[in-house]
Amino acid sequence: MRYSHKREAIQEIVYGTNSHPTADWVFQKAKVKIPNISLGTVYRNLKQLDDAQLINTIYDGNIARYDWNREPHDHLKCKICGDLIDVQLFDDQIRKTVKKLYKFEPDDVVMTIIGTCHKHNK
Amino acid sequence: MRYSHKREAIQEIVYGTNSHPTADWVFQKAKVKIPNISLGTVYRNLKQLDDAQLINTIYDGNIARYDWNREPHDHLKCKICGDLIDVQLFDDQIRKTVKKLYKFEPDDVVMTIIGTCHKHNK
DNA sequence: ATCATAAATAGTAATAATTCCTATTATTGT
DNA sequence: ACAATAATAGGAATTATTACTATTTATGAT
Repeated sequence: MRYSHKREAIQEIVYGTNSHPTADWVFQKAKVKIPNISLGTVYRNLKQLDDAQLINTIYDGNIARYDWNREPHDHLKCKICGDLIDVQLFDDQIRKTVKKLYKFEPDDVVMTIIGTCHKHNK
Repeated sequence: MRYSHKREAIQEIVYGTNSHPTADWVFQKAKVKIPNISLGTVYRNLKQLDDAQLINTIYDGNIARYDWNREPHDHLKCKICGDLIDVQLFDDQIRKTVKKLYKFEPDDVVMTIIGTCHKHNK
């Protein structure tokens, strides 16, 4: 993967937020620094960064979001404010269970817990 | 929700498979029985059935699939054959953990384990 | 430093999944 | 049977994403 100024900028944008941004959000941010950048470039580079394991792609419903956090982790999705919160749960037991019970070789556990986050406590 | 012949057919199709079909798959099946049914009708009815808790919508990557199984359950997604397999894991501990640790009120745990299913054992 | 090669890009067209719109049709309570 | 209105077909519109192509740019070799 050859160096590119734009890919670097895109990576910096993803690394600079905890908001699990969409491609379009990244595109809007990138345009501020590089006015003539195109959305296709953003998509292509996000894919390349994902392929290179520099970022992660997560699916929130039917829309892709990007995450700099490559440690295995899960997400809490608040149904009120839409926030996606990183959490570290214990997937190890789950991996063992599916391996034993279903003869399934797990690579990756993708877990999202939908509910109400602490901001909306009555 | 008023009775409709087409909604009934759509529900029967979803209830008649374990393949977690897409809207288009349901549409193709429905056309056999009801040649003049339209894709919009399929989408509208799948949404209504979901709203009425008669089916569940699950997201496989960025595509919606529909599931008659409304018991809380998880999915194993085989990266080789693409199969989505229903499994019953133990979400209770997870629910307790996020409640206590993150003050998050969980409604629903959506978990997909990506890996290799038993069909591809060497 | 120049140059050649191929990767990266802009801009736009194309695609895929899904939703929206409107005139017509069908269900249902009276 | 009829009126009210939900459901529908068919197609247009929208949204997210990918593909295409001529041009630009990074980079390794001269």
